Amino acid sequence: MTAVLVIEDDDRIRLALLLALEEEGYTAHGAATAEEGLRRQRENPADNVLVDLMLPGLDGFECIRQMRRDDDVPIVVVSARDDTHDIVAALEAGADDYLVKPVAIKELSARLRALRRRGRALVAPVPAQVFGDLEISPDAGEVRRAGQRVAVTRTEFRLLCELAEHAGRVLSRQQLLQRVWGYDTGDERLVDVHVGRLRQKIEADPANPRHLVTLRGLGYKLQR
Amino acid sequence: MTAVLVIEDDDRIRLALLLALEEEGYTAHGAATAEEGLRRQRENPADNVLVDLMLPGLDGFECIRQMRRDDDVPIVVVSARDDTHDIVAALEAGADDYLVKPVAIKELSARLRALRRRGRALVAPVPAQVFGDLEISPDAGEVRRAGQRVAVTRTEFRLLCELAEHAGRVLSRQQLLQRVWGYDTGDERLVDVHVGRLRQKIEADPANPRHLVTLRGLGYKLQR
DNA sequence: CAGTTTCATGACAGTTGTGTGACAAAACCC
DNA sequence: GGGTTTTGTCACACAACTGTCATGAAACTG
Repeated sequence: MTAVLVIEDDDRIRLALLLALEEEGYTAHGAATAEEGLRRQRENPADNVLVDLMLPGLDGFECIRQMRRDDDVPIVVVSARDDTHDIVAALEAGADDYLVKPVAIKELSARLRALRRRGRALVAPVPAQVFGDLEISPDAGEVRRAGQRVAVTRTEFRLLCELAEHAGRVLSRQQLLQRVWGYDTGDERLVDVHVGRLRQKIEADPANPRHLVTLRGLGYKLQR
Repeated sequence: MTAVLVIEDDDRIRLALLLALEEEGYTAHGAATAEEGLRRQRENPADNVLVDLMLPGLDGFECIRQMRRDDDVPIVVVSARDDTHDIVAALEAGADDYLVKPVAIKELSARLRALRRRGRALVAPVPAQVFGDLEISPDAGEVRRAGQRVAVTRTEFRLLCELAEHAGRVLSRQQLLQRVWGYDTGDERLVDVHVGRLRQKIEADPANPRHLVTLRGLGYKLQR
């Protein structure tokens, strides 16, 4: 069952969307403010999020940015404004699609389906991975070395998870920038720096890494 | 550099899109028919595909379906018709987004970026190739001889992969220069040097190579 | 068998790739 | 709002790699 969270302050529109979505076979929940939406999504993550741009308090753009910080859920903007500037800004903020009200429920449903189809390839359920004395639990957000909990930052964690998900496989700096940072383009040295910092934390001897190894000219990989 | 393929039969619109995309920093190519588009994408895959729905011959829907059979590239429909039924059908066929003409180039660019951010799955894993006691796994960026890991440089690795990909067939120095170095012209001796270095690493007796053999006057080949 | 072409290899200098510490801006947390 | 953590940029140093060249060996050719 696919769960959708609708963040929209107008009660009538929110209820109409919720009803229509349930009609289409989704489980739908609503939130009237960005803050409530963020909290709900943190506590009980939905598979898709619909968000209005005009919200009281925290606006839609900010809501998207904050949610994107630690959630990769597909976000669709549903706004009354059909304005290129808004569309671009929303997508820049991290939204995946932008629909103009009033929305045809069939179209919305088809777009949600398209987003999930594309998203699925990425999301590989990884319960917990073990690399020798290194242990990574993506769900718990924890990294352990020799049973001891290691504090890593969010970026380091995402980088590590990305490498772990494709364990044994080389990932180029470009691929990592794309998948961890979402950059299309950017300074590849950024990856080096974060790999370096990660090594300080997870390798017994950071100068001679056993797990997070460099393949000169190719990229990095995580091995057992 | 991000490459975009535009499949659109109207010359004026196609050219306008191509120009606008290049202005935005993309490399853009055009195709006037679905058939030409499919061929181009097969031979020289772009990172994004834009397709019109009204095409002579094979229509856009069919074009999308066929492309989806063996390509996961993000596909965006650019159509004159703003009709829920068309939108749903296009997304069902495998498109990832649907824009109504006339499109704002900034919006198009932002949507392409959002699609790429969502990311493509890594290409399917390539199984390791085995040549007797020699083992090459492109994914892991590793070469093994008799189970033992051998350190090879990037150029050597590419050269080896290229030879492995056409195992048993002779590749001329020109072909290797072209495929490994991307040189159209250059000193063929360069290949000799790298083949020599590679032999030192992967052959039990480098003076009498068993796998990476010379075919005098023709080139080199990799055999089992 | 002498001459010619083709190939292997060692040395070397210039280039490139990577690790790292310092630093400033941004985000975060009371 | 002030202090702390995290993030991204930069510059430098060092190690690894690349391409060129010279030399000699090996394989063809007539």
